[in-house]
Amino acid sequence: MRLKDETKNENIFKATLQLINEVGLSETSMSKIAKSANVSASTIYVYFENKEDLLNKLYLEAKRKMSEEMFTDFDESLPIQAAFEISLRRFTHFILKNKEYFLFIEQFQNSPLLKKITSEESAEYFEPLYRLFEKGKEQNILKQVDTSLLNIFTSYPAMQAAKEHFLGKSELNEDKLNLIVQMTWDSVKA
Amino acid sequence: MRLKDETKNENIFKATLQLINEVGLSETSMSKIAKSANVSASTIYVYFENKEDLLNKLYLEAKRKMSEEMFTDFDESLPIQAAFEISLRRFTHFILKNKEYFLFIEQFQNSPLLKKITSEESAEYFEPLYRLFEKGKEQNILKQVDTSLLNIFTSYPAMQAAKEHFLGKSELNEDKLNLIVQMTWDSVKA
Amino acid sequence: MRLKDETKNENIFKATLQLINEVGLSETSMSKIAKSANVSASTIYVYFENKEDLLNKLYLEAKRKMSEEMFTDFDESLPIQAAFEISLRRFTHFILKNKEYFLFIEQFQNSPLLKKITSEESAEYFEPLYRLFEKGKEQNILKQVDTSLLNIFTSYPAMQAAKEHFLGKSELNEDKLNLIVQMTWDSVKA
Amino acid sequence: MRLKDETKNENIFKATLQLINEVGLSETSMSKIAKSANVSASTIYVYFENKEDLLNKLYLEAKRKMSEEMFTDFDESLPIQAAFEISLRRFTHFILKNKEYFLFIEQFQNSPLLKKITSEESAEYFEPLYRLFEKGKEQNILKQVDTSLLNIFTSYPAMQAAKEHFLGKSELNEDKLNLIVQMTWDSVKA
DNA sequence: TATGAATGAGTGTTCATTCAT
DNA sequence: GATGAATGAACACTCATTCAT
Repeated sequence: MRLKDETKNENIFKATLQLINEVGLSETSMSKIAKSANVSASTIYVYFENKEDLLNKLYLEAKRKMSEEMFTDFDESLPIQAAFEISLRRFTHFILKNKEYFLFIEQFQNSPLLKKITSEESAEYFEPLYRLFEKGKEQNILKQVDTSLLNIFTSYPAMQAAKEHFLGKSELNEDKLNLIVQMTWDSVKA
Repeated sequence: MRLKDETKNENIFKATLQLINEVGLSETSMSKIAKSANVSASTIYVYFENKEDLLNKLYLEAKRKMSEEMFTDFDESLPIQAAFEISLRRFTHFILKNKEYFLFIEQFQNSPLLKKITSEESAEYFEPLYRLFEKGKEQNILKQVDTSLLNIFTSYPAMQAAKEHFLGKSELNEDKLNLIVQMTWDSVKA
Repeated sequence: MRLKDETKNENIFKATLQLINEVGLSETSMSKIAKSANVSASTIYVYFENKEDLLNKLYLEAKRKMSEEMFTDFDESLPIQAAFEISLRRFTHFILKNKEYFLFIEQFQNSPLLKKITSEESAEYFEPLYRLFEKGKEQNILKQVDTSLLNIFTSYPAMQAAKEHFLGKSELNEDKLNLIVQMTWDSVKA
Repeated sequence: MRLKDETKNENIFKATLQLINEVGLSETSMSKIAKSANVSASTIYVYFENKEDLLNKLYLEAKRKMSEEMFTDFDESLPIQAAFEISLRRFTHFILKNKEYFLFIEQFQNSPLLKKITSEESAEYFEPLYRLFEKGKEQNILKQVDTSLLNIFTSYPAMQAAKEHFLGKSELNEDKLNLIVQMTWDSVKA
């Protein structure tokens, strides 16, 4: 038998990411992916069950990568505010350095393609952040509100700022990131 | 020649909104819109140049409606914080009462269909809010940061909370809205 | 609007019949039908919901045509044997004169495409024959067996002889038809 | 070289039969057969030239099996009517006990896949029956008609009754078989 | 104005088969 | 002998849009 080309899987992922960034998720067809990855369309079906499977696996890979970047060597014993700031900065840096992954995650999460199984599987990647929120509330350092609300205020403004950065509307440099970190902290601190 | 039928235009809009909410933007085809609006597909082309034109016009209409709801009888002479709170509450209430408009706007903004021309045209609808931000900064009541940043912190957490509300994840009731208003204010106030 | 081309529907039917006879039902694709009917494949979907709908309608049309040929001016007051013979002769003549319809019906009935709704709808076309069987049993002229069994012995030998005729194995001329009528009558008569 | 694995060949046959019965001939693909037989799709090509070859060989095997069941210990010296009845009963019992073989033969014979070479090769399996017909005509016990006609009236009604039995339309029990034997005999006897 | 008819280009997916090991 | 990898061709069907009336 022929040896499995380990890079082919990766090439398909890369082609998919690139296309989704260029033309959008809904315009990204299997045949376009195939052409861009220099394989036959039917070859994709050797590596993935179908389009949904391909996107789900790419989504989990993106989430895994992001979580890895955010929480590798993450010191959970740090004071709440310091840990919070580090997380938010790492999160934002990941987005800025991984535009393609981020914009894919964004589009995929906002599409009806996201099935619940996937969303539950991917949630666990961010456990450290949720634990941080809980600890912060226990110590009365964070506001006594739903963790989901803390998460919203922590993640979405930075994400939106990054999106506007990518669209060329308004640069997200380190100065601006400092402001975002400050404003975010103000919103969640007790 | 006969006058264009104003109600037909409206029916097409309504059908489009409904479909986008039910099956998603990318699954909303001209023929589905036509069937749902009880007109022939070709009739849509009497009222709109093409699909893009239809969606753009619907987007502007949605933005106009939202701005109208937010700023009708809006007293610009109120103190900054009061004006800010009123705006944010009205904004959130609009979203909650106009699920279809909101989810359409969301999907459309996240799609590559949104052309820049449209996005500039639609910005002016929110002039009163931008003026409020400027005034707040002048009076040193709001943080000295980009207006776009103030806008991000003001709009996106509430929008995200509404989305999770619509998805059934976490109810957005008046108590929660109070928390959001508080957290948002904390993030933007000087 | 453009006028509906009444012949187009008929052309699609004809192309379908021809293809099914030439290459078989399972090899008859929508694109082959389209090419053979000199229309675009998508045009077929203007006239029929989908492939199943096209085949079902063609099947009903074939059944209707056969029933028309068999029972037009059919004198139900004739003696059983005479009526029986006329029916069987007409049935066989229909098959011989309508090879394409017959071979399509055969293939369709033996395929999993035949849905029950269709089969019930089409059964009523042969009511006169079933009534004849019932009357024959009442008068003790036919054997006291299930009507379905009478139908099997009446229809299938003639059908099989026609199939072998079409395959060039053994000609079905009037002499042979006389023999078939005799043998069939012997099998069902009391 | 290694010997071809006889059980693998058999497994492929079994899987093919099963699939054809479950999903139909036209839905039975090489990859489905492979999966069902627990071999790789390419392994099938070690044992058979291509799909057509596989089906042809399975067809001959089915015919051989049927003939074996019908004519083993068949006493050609019996009186015509007794021999005829025994043959017909064995034939019907074979069908009822070998649903999978029978339905495969049926589907294959009605498909354009059946090539003439195959059909001639398979005819010889039924020589004993043809000899019986010839003898019956010589003794003026059977009608003086084509042997092919005698064969049609002998085989097809029973086959059709079995098909309706398998479809759940009308049970083929011993009582019914007795009726079929009687009716068939009436049709062929002089 | 309104619309049914028509279509080329595209969709995701499966197919039988061959290749390289 | 056995098989995973690979593929061009085909499948049924939908799309946005134009045409003729």
